[in-house]
Amino acid sequence: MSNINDIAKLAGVAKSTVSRYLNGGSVSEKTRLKIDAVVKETGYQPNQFAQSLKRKRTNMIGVVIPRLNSYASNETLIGIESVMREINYQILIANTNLDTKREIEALKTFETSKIDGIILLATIITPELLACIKKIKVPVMIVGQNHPNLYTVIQNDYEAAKMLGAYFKTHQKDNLAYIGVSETDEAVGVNRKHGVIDGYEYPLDIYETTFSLNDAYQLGLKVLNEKDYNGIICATDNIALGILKAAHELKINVPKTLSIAGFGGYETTSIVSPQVTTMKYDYIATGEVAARALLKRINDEEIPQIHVMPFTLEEKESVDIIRDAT
Amino acid sequence: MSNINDIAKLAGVAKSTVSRYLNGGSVSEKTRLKIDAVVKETGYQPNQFAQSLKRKRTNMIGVVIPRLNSYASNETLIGIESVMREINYQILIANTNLDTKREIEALKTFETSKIDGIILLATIITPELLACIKKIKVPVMIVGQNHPNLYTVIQNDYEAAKMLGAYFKTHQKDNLAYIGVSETDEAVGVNRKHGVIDGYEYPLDIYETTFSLNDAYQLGLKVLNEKDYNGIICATDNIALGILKAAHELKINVPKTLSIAGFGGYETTSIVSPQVTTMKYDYIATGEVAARALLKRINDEEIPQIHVMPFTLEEKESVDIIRDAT
DNA sequence: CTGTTAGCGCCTTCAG
DNA sequence: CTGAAGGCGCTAACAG
Repeated sequence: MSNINDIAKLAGVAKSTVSRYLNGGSVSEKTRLKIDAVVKETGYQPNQFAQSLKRKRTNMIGVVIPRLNSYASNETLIGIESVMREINYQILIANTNLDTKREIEALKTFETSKIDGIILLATIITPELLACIKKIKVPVMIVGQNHPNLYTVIQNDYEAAKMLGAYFKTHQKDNLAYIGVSETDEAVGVNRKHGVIDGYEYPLDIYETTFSLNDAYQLGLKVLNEKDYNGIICATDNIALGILKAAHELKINVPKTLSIAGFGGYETTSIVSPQVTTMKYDYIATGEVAARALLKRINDEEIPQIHVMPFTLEEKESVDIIRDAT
Repeated sequence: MSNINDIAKLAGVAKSTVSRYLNGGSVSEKTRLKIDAVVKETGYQPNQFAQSLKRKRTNMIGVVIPRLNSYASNETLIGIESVMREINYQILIANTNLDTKREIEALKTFETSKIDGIILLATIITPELLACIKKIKVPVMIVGQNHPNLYTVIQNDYEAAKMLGAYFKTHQKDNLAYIGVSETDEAVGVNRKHGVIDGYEYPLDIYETTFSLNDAYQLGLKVLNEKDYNGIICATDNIALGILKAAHELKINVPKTLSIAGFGGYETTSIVSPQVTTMKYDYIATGEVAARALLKRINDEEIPQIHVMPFTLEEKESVDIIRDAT
């Protein structure tokens, strides 16, 4: 664990010269080579904390994640990581386990860690969260939810949903149900529902459940027993899987008698079946976009307040891709 | 962004007194209250980098992960996170994307970040990796692979596999195949295979594939076309899913005519079907154990060199749990 | 191009 | 119990 002084002495120069050598300042060829040799010999690495202390820049960002075992979160994280790796940024992670309090805690902890920026994979933007984000001096990017006062990267939920609604209409599904989630979730609960309604245009039945596959399954058993739908659009792939499971149990032929669709493009959906149509979001790209936007904000560059990501429709007929689930 | 000096001045004391206040040194009731007030007012938070610079301790650990979108990795990470959160440790993450070079890079980066310890979710322990681990001064815990010269937390692969082999024998599967992976992977490639062989005791056919669901699927189509097995044990749940998919395609009744088993306890397995028997590992607990062990090593406490995690057999008949896949 | 000199914000002796 | 002084390892003026 040698420090800059050791190197300076061994190379017979002043430590400021070593510092310049390290940071691309002007150093003569001779001394450069001398220092080169010493650095290689000792395997010297500058102490990041001393650096950060001076520079007021840590080359670290924090990512706060609602659930570590979520497909969307994972993919987003992969995108973030790939961008950050290129420029030698480190990533700190905080898992909130869907707990709003922990979300705020995490933000504060990150602030005291003096990281350069934060990416928050959002679920619900509570007033407290908003206040906290405003209060801390660190730039924050929000992923997955929109808000007028924040910088965000979001999925085009409304348009995607509208397209899906229109798709079901085109395919003569004249008896449609939509299974959504609570409106406290702006993106998933509100935008997707309204999109489907507007795209489908005809009246349709609307149910509400949670993000849990099991809850969706229970609801599916009940609903499918009572009514003969020929199409069900679900707010998430996870819900779609629950409904699919219920349909199987009730010996309903999917997709022949009943078409099921979801949102997300989860791997599971395509493994389980080519039976579920899905609005596929590119979460990796989402992460990349968020990361690059954050970097710009860290460098005080202007960025648009909202980034809207594109989507693709993965029809049930065309799905025969198999991807890994490990 | 006030510093210790500001606080000291505002409270009318010396900064060393504030330091003591922060670190639980002896401070009189009077001055304690004074400082308390100022700290609350200013929202002062000590600068972690200045602290780390002095203390030679960063309260951060690094986790290097082969794949961010892997069930096992995610769960392990959750376990690690939960332990570290309790004691206010921060987690740095490096994703290697299964690239051995990046694994070593990550280790070095972590070292220069002066983190307190590293948890490495291992795939293959190459000589270079081993050399690197030995070289860096930071304590490293290896998860998932064993090695005589390292501190490890591993699954009981051999015994689990042996039990699974015995289980198939007991259930009169007299025509068994084992589909494994390359022996370069000690845990999955070697131990599971030998366990199955030893547990089953009778001769059985052995095939090799990769971790890819698609590869397993292709192999499944070929193998199941050629031979009539009534049992197939797969080295991972992912492979089992590929085989299951092939079996479905060939209209083979699972589990009636063909029993399929895997390892891991992936969520997908239980969603897809109650058809696949699986040796379930508790990855969250694994992460917790690794985290606690690392903390002990950071504090120079003695720990056993190997931690072996328990496993449970999840039989196809008893599986009716539904878990979430989001 | 190079060396000297101050800090960055904190902790830690050491006197008092 | 408290304050003064020195230093952790590095960077950034400033002279030379």
